[in-house]
Amino acid sequence: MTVSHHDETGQAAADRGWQHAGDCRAISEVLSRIGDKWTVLVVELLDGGPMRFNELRRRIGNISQKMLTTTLRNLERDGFVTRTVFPTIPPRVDYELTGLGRELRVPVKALGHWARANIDRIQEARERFDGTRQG
Amino acid sequence: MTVSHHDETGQAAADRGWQHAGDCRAISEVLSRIGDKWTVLVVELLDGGPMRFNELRRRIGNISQKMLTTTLRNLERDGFVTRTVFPTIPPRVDYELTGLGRELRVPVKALGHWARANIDRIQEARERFDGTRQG
DNA sequence: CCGAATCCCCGCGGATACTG
DNA sequence: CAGTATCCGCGGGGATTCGG
Repeated sequence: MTVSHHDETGQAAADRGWQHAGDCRAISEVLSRIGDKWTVLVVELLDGGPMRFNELRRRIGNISQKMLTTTLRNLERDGFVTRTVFPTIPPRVDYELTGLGRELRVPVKALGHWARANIDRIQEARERFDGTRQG
Repeated sequence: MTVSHHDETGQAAADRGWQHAGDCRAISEVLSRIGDKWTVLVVELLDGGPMRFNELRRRIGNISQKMLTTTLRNLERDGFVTRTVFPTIPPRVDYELTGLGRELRVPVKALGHWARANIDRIQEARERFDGTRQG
């Protein structure tokens, strides 16, 4: 985890309605965990059912083996996917979403829906900003 | 935006229930936008009402001026906060959440709540993983 | 087929110094 | 007080090579 903010005193906390330090930490942690380049995409793909390594790779299309391996290891470590090895030749490895992984999709997709619903407003704000700044 | 995945053909899309490419893009975009180190923390702080630059700085405690400026500029550009300059001496600048900014907090906090509710399960999974891997 | 190991680039974010 | 400019380290992530 990268984000580390001060352990504040009860005094400082009382200063101005600031109870939710824990909320911020929780938000930052999950964000720093799934906010990387590939995690969400992999999770959404695995929602369709178990999938092999190279199938995932093909469907994503432009991911390196290294990053797919890393992404899957982290997801496995956190209990979001399971990794099943079939000791055949050539080997076969299936990845599948766990219950926890499927539950994670709910708030993540909610964020996505909000984004789709509001992308226009954001885009307008950007054009206003870029226009008035050096137009 | 960093994430750019393949423009897939309708054929590939039909292959296996894969309609939500747009969802993935939206999710990735918002995640890459607010998934940085400080954005969410600043937004949560501003929820308490308008705040001056150095007050934000103090309350966060360990952020550099550069990153606070950058974070606020990006938030302003996307229409999440307003920047109000009082041409006094010394100068005074207030930052305040817009309606859009306040709406953003809803799905973000939902994600945070999910994280708080499930951090134990994640922690257990991590210990299992780390334990069985080189215990 | 699945991955580990290595090398390398680049952008985020911190430290510091300077302006209006 | 608020902000810009510059320098720099670190880690994410890509390309390539090698192993089981």
